[in-house]
Amino acid sequence: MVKLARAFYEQQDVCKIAKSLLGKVLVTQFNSLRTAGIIVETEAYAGVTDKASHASNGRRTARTEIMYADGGVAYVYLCYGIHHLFNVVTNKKDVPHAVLVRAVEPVEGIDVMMERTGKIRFDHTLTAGPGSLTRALGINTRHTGVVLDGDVIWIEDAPKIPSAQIIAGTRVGVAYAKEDALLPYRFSIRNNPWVSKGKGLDQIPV
DNA sequence: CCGTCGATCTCCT
DNA sequence: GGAGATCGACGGG
Repeated sequence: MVKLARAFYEQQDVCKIAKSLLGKVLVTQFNSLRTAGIIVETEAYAGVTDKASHASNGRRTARTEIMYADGGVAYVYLCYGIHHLFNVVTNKKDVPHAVLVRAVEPVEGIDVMMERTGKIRFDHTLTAGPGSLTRALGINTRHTGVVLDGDVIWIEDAPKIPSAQIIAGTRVGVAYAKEDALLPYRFSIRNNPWVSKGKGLDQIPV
């Protein structure tokens, strides 16, 4: 398996990257404990011009500073004080684009994921939803800034998912972003059972 | 099946 | 002080 290289994340079209990431494999390895899942749902956040982005209007805080780094590092932030949400920073330095990974299909280390989450049943709730997949994969805010071409968190290449198998919709939980809440920046693999049930996903062909 | 609510960090008003 | 790129427990229908 080939790790996605820096150049992949430095691409300028964040929606194209969000779609390209579908089908690829997100891997974490901590102290030889390896867990991995196929990315089945993503959302694009288009930087300073996107009212739903943490970097909207050029906003810069200690938390969001990493979004301004060159593409290919992790941005993990705490949501609602509890959930750790994993994003990949994209585009060039000072262009704060990012892709939120919203759901994965478990493929490796499932026993470890069950232990980390305390789940009894093996079903989609293990890794469907941005806060759930980080718990299963062991990702937390300490991983902000981790390089994605390293050996702790990375994404392995896989054949491109055909456009006909991708659906787009509006992003979840961004009503406050007004007109930008209507942008079709959420992408998922059609009919994949591991996609989250979050509201907002219209069945729009890409 | 569905609505409500608590958890409790970061940032803005 | 309040809301948020959320989730799961709980109670009612």
